[in-house]
Amino acid sequence: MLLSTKGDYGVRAMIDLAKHQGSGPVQRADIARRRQIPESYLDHLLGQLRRAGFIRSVRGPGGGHLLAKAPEEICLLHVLEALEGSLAPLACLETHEGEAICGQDWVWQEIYDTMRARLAAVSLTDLVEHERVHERDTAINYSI
Amino acid sequence: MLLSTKGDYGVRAMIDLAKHQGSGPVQRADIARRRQIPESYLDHLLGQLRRAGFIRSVRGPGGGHLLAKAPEEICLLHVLEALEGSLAPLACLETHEGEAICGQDWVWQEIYDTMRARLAAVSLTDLVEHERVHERDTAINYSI
DNA sequence: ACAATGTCGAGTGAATTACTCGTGTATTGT
DNA sequence: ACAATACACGAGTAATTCACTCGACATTGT
Repeated sequence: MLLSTKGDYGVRAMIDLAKHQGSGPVQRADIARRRQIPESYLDHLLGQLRRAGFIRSVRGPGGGHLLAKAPEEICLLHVLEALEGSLAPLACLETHEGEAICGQDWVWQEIYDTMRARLAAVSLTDLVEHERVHERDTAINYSI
Repeated sequence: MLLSTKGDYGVRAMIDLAKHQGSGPVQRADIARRRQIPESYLDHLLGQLRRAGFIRSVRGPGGGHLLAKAPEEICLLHVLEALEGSLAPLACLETHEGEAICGQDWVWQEIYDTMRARLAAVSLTDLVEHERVHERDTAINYSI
């Protein structure tokens, strides 16, 4: 598995923040409940996201977390790399050790480049919009 | 990391077998030495590859391992999936659990499809040919 | 003051990874 | 028959990573 729960949960949290943008700080407990993330684990992920500059946090009553930039300026690639470290599918693409003997590195380098380009082209806005469409579709299906 | 050493070593071994095709069985110790794989570990990988139908093995003196099919009929996708199990980059693409709440599954499904198509288009013949070209280039550089 | 909230680091149980080792089995040459 | 050569297979294991939990502390609104 390329992505661990960090990348999954972290992006869920970012989508939640993007969706509630403009309504003041969003609390950790609310994100955790809505997105089904263990709250004490989410704590760490929010820390990583803040240190990476994607969110800012407000302490005290009425505090919570906010996007630090516009959602259309935050792409999936950067969020995932902040959470997961490198997304390289094969060790020798990162370390450049054993490249000479690997034999399949050139294929994976190509796939890796394509993947990163695609992830860079998806913004938080796209993710929120996609979720909205999906919710609408599901609602229609239930109402038949 | 999407690929573990299993996928790396296993493909190295398959390339070695493809390169020595037609010269009789290739021994485990020779593959291990040439491709820098711990021999006792390679043992397990050859077992997996044989049970998956990619190679056949001959016991006794002069024994070893052989490709069970023509190298152009063996693609990287099938070899890797035999060694690694699923190559799904995200858990919910495999289990279809938590898909509704994941939010980024659609992007990864697209990337996954693209990736599998590319891996399916690369045969052992391609890998061997690529290695031959790389060796030639390196040799030229050294001879300057 | 005090309650609500975020911040941070230590710790932990379970799973996975990347192996090794020992024993067993098949085949060949003599 | 027998010794040598190879593959076959399962048990075991040390190290690492994963997915968290917990407790102590900092900050802020009322």
